[in-house]
Amino acid sequence: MTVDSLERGAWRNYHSQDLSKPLAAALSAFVDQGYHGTSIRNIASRAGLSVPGLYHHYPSKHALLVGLTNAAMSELLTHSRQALAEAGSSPLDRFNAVVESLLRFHMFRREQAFVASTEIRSMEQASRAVYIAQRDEQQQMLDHIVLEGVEQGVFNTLYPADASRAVTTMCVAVSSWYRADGPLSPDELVERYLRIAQSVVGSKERNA
Amino acid sequence: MTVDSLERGAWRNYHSQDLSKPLAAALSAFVDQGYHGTSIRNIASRAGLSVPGLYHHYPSKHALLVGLTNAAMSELLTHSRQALAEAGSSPLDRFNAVVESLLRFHMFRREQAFVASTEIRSMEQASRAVYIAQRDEQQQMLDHIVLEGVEQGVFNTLYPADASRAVTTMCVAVSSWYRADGPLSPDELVERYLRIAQSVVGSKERNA
Amino acid sequence: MTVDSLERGAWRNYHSQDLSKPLAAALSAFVDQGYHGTSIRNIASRAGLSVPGLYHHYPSKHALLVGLTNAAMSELLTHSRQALAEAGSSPLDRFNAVVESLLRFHMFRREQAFVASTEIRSMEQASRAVYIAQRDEQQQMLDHIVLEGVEQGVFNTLYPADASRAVTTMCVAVSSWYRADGPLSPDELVERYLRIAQSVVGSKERNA
Amino acid sequence: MTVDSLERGAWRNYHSQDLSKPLAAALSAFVDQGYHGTSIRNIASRAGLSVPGLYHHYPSKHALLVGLTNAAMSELLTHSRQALAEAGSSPLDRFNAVVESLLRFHMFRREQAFVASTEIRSMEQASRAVYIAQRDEQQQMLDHIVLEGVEQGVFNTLYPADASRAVTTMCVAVSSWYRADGPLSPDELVERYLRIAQSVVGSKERNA
DNA sequence: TATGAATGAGCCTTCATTCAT
DNA sequence: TATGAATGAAGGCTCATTCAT
Repeated sequence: MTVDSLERGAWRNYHSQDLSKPLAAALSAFVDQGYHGTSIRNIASRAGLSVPGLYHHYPSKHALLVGLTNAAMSELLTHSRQALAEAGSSPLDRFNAVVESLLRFHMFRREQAFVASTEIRSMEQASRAVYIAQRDEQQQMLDHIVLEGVEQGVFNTLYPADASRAVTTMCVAVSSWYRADGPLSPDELVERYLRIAQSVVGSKERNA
Repeated sequence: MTVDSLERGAWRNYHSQDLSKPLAAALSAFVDQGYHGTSIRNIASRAGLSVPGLYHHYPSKHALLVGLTNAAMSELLTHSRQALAEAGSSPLDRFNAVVESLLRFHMFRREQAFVASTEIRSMEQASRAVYIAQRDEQQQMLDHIVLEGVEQGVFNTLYPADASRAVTTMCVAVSSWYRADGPLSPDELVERYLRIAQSVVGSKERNA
Repeated sequence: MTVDSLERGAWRNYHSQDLSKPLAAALSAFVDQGYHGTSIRNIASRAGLSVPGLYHHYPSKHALLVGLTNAAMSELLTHSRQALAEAGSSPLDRFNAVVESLLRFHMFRREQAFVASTEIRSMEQASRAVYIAQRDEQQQMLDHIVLEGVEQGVFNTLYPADASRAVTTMCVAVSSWYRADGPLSPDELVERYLRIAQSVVGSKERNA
Repeated sequence: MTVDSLERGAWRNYHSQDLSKPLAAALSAFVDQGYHGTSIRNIASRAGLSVPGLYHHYPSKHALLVGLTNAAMSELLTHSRQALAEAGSSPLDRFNAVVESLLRFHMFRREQAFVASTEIRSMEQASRAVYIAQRDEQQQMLDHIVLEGVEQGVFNTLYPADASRAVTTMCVAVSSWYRADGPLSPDELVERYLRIAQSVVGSKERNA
């Protein structure tokens, strides 16, 4: 899981779900019915377990939600940090790296991303705080780069914070409509959205 | 409620909530806890009613959700149509009108907008279909204008549909972070986001 | 309603229901769904009244049940007493009179008879006592005649009480299967069942 | 449960109730208060269970009613078929066998019989259909025998179907008044009612 | 581990009834 | 009389969770 152990460009790949059976079951249930709309029995049945069998692995329904969102946010941050580490030093390169990372995460982990953002309110204080901190770290990563770009004169926008947030929300929203079996391949989507994101921050150059 | 009866620019105004007590109670409860996380007892208590008292006005919890989302979407569409009706004939004017309408709705009706988009999955087939149809109509309103702009050469983007969706999702996301008591006045936000939206579709001119 | 006011043979006739709207509504509802299975709202709606409108006429759901059973039992006893008063003095004539009265009541007032016998347990102590007393009076009317017949040697049975009860239950059961639009006219049914009843008590003569 | 496995005359015995705790609780509650007058909480408490404990065994209140009536009707039919199988070939022997079986069932299973016949209207279509089919089979068993007897000249009645139904209803009614601790032993009641039943069908011979 | 059985608390909804208008 | 609005209590049922086996 550490950054160094990964080969170059690995942050672009999301191997096909390594979730445990209970987590995978909870994920699909939460997507379909929401946290409060899902019963522990439903999760157990999706996981092919008895109810006490499920409790053997996770101590509560809440723990499943936390497990899910933690795994998702760690993955996002790990990938984003690696993308940044491997990017060139110019603000545009760094901007592209983070935006692409955001986009790929919300395409390949759309369900986790959706559940995490939808069910923050269902999380207990402590876990919610952790989640929000991670989300903010991700946002600030982009904020800094945009500011940098504006200072260096390669980006041009009067309101860098607003532009940065607009870019983020656009990327996050991808998880609400993107389908792997739809007309757009991941690479195509990345190309189109990078262009759009660059225009939002008023990038002088426009290439991915 | 008809378009003609409203004075010029009325679509910019959202009078302070005219929701019935039960609807207002349901709204705040759903925002805080989600549809499935909210009990009918909680709604009744927020509304200052007994449980059967609440049922006297609305036949079910689901009816409250439907009442809420229907009211919201009707309001959005009414305002958007009026904005369009009063706008100039140029694609930019029309684009600005619809985007501003979207923004104001998601600032002034942020809770309804949030609940509607979050709880689609909690709605029964029939009501969900109605909601989705209204949402699609709103999206297509913008799609057509962007296409028009590109054809007339006043917008410049290779992927008009993607750009249009990116703009919409940006505006919709406003409901997830905007606060009336925050640093940005509605007019300021409109100005900034119009600029951003125009850059997304590659508008040659850039004034609101 | 007094016996004397009726013309000869009037006990054979049951004029078409003189129930008040609320009572008629309660009757059909109780037949369909039982007392506890019927809501006061359902009765009001069948009666074409609002709920408080219904309460204006009857103070409670229970009062409707009592009104129904009282009316039924009074009618049965009145008719049976008149039948007896008009009958000849021989045990067979008297037996025939009471049995025919029972049969006609359970054909023409089958719903009331059904509800009364089905919902005794749903009645409060006091009303139940009244009902049971009336039912017992009716049973004893027949018991005495059968005993009399046995003593006079015109009936022949070792167990007069059992025979009498068997006859009564047979007649009562008519209310559970007889249909006015079925293949048997009231007169036909009376003829057939009188024959059967006479055989149960071992009557020497066998004519109606 | 198969006919062959039982020793001769076993159809006369009804071992003391083998109902599960929930079923026994439901039975006594339905007898006392009727189906709709009985709450699931009341059944649970009679069964010495918590409400969810009860639901662990039966999925609904309705399932308890169905379980009860199915068990009763199966028992009745099994016993009646065996009685018939062991009876002599003469119509009178066969008539006596079925009537005695009916009588014993309605004495020893009076509560089930009572609930089944009282709560047909509380059963859902499907279960009701099953019940009615079983009830009809039992009735037809007797109808055929009576017809046979009339054809062979050992019974004498102008209306065999009416006589058969009268006999059945008499026997069924036993469940509404018979008490195990009353003055009549089962054998005595059987003897008396067989005599009565035979007189209803005009049997020439009169011994059990 | 896995399971059958259990439960206190709570769910949405409906009950019979009342009362101001 | 009739109605709209209201309510305490109770309805059937399901919840997350536990525990003996």
